[in-house]
Amino acid sequence: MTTSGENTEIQILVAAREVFIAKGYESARMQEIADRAGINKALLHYYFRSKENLFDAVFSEVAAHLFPAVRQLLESDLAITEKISFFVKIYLTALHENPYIPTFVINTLNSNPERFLKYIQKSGINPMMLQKQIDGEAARGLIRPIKAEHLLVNTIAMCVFPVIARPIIQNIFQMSDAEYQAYLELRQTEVIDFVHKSLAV
Amino acid sequence: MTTSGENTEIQILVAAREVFIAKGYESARMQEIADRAGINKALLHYYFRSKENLFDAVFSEVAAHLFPAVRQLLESDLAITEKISFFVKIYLTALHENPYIPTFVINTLNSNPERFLKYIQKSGINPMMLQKQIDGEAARGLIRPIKAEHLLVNTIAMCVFPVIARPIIQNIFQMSDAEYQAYLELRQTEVIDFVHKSLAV
DNA sequence: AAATTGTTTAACCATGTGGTCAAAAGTAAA
DNA sequence: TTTACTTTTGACCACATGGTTAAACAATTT
Repeated sequence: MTTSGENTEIQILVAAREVFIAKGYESARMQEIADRAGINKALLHYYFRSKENLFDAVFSEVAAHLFPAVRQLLESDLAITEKISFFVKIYLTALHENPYIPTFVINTLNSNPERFLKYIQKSGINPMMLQKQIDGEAARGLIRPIKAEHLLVNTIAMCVFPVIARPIIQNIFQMSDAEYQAYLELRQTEVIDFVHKSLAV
Repeated sequence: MTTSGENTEIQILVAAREVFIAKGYESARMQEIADRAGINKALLHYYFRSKENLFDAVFSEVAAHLFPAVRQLLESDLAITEKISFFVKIYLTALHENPYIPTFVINTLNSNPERFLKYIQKSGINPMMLQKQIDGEAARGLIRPIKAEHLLVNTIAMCVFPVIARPIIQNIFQMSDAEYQAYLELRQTEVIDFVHKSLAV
């Protein structure tokens, strides 16, 4: 077995991830992926039989990096407020490094929900424990009572939205690129603050 | 001048809006739009010279309905907390009736930012006044100090995100369609509460 | 009624796309 | 070297798509 095989397969996956994330499934072109991988288009079909297949391979990789952090955090034994802090920091940092993923996910989610949901299933994320913890801390008067499905959604929303709506925000608030970067970094403490204050009894 | 002309033009716009919003620009097919409008495909090009043109026409309509509410609200003389309440109610109701618009906007935003931004420019939304009001109320001890670009983004994020991430949320929290509808309605008071609590001094 | 103008259609075209195939090039074992 | 196998390529195909065109149809004007 030659090593060149594994090599080109990786090259293809890297190129495919770039193109799929930047353009979405429909607008991504097999030719462009081949070009970027420095190979012939037919070779794409040799390694991954179809565009659909190639996309799935790419998506698996992305999904594999997406959920573990969330799950690990939810299962840790930190206090709710601390979980929020950690979560926001981890999430915003990850988004800062991969700003195209949310749009990519949303697109996939719309054009083919099953494709995404099967990875959620596999991730084993389960909010029951979180709700229990919230109820416990609320009973002890540490935070106000709240449903997990609101707290979690609110927190993730505030992290993700600025990334997907970047052009709008930059435009309305007249931010330069540098200012927008600063804004994103400020949001870390800002979001944490916002949630903590909202949870106070 | 016959009335049939205006009629078909409207029929085309209606059909085009449905298809574009449901599928996005790339995946939308001129043939499908023609079919849904009950006309020949060539007629699309007779009224709107190209797909690009047709899309712009559709987008103008959507954008025209999107911003006035926001602007009107920001310019009203309600207290911040009341603006928030109104805004969330208006926004969530609008989203409930047009759940496909956010994804549509995000897609457009990604593939062709200028197309969207020019409508924002025209809308004349200006957050300066909002910031002034916030500063004023904060100085009087009515709310805590906060930057408008965080308060506004946070609020919109919490409204929009549940709509675009619906499949994920429904899946993780194991909600039926009916339960999800109930969840969305609950969010109205929930989001308002969340923001108000976070703004308390 | 004839002519003019606006509306609608069926058939067609050019192009780009995902995908295929047979043959070449490279590699390892006999 | 020969053989068998894998990897890579260029040329090609079928098909869908946005767009065009010439002709038919409808309505309005003269």
